[in-house]
Amino acid sequence: MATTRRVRARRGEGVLLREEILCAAGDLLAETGTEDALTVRAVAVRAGVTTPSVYLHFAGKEELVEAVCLRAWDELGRIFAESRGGDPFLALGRCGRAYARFALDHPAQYRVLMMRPTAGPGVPPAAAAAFGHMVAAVAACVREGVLQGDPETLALGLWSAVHGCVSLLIAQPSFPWPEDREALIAHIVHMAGFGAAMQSRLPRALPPSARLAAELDDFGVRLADAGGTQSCQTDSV
Amino acid sequence: MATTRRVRARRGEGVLLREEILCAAGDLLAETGTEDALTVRAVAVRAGVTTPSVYLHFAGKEELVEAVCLRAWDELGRIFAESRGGDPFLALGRCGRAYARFALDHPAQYRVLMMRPTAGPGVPPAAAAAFGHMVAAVAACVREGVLQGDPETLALGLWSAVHGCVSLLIAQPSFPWPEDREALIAHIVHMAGFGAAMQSRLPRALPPSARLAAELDDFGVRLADAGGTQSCQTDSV
DNA sequence: TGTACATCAGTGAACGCGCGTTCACTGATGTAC
DNA sequence: TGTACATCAGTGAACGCGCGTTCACTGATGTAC
Repeated sequence: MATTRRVRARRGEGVLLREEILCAAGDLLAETGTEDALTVRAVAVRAGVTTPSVYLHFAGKEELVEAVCLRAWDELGRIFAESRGGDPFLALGRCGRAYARFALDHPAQYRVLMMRPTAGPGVPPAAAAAFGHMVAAVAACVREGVLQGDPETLALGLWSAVHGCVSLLIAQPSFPWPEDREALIAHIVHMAGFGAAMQSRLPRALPPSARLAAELDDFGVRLADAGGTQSCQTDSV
Repeated sequence: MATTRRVRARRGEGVLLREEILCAAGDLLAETGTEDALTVRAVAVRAGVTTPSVYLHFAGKEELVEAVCLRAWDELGRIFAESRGGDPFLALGRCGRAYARFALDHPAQYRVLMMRPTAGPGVPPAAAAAFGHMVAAVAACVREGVLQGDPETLALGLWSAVHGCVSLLIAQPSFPWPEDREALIAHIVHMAGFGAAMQSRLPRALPPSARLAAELDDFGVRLADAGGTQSCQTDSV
């Protein structure tokens, strides 16, 4: 609520305001929790500056919003990059959980980023970079053999699952969600990871369900026997 | 674009306009493809009536939007109800695909329904009913043994996966989506269904990935052998 | 059967609001001479 | 060293727009007597 007036930048340092405006926009989103609060006027006030000053650094509101998105994409890209390393399937799981944490920690930013109707036809470079990290993490799993298929399509599927969960949590908080969000996210990531691993290996036709259930149970037991000794840090997929 | 003036309803039949206004709202969403087009004025024009007439049937804009949502929830509930019957795991797959089809056929309605920031704390009854159908379909799978765990949590997971995919398709059309949407949806539904079936059967710790991959391959082969003769209509999960 | 009247289904015009955006201006500050 | 000047970093006031909403009104129509 910094309604205090900003001290004018020194000559030659006018660009500083651009950064401060972007910070103000981020703060506004974080505090109000809604993208409706992101008006040119409100951002200006928040930055301690008058409305026209925003136009010194952004051609219009759309450009401001896109700059806000670009920051969020960069942050996501960084999160993906940091999640890599070690066993690729575990890394994929870390990636998904870190993504979900970002979304739930910054719900309004996430809304602006992912739920706003997109304008142009092209993918912004920062978004493409973030997605690239995701595809790379999937491709590592494909190389290891744990996943099979086109990395891009697989990545989109995994992304969909985690995005679906967090976007529903954000937009429909009144749904009967289980209390432990962390566990729910882990559940979804687990589901998506194993679903992706399984689907290309299964025959097209699968029921009757009772028989399939028996097969799955048998498989679970076998895997538990086989994997009983291979502890792997504290991480699950 | 029915800018033609509506003929006044006969005495005692004023309620008819309510229905026509809701239809007009639906048409507007379908034609413009964006919720921004859903203004009281535009809806009135579309219904062939002046703006204040809307207030004869709705206390305000919010009430109008909620009525629009209620219709969509009813439609979704109907879709879920129609997808049931037969093998429960197959039914679950039909359910997911039908849901996705609805969302992609009515993107703007879907936006309003699922991506709008919700106002009140409670779940609208029509939404609860729709979700109830979903939970029932999952519960049938749990009874059959093919899924394990809490039906509500499982249903939320499956819903998340499909919602994530369609909402990304709607909001981020510029992502590198594969051309065949139908196949993509099938892929996601497949992934979610098998992920849900697997996760409760697997030990917590799973990598190294290469070994897990070998186990999964082996399982796929065994299931293919076992299931080779049990054809099941044209449906996949 | 005729007529006054209450009621119903809407209309026309206007309200205030917040928004994005523009325009002419201001005052500090570095720089050329 | 002093000073005129160009430039930079903003300001103050206003513009037009579309929105949700309100208010007093109108004209058709069923009904009571």
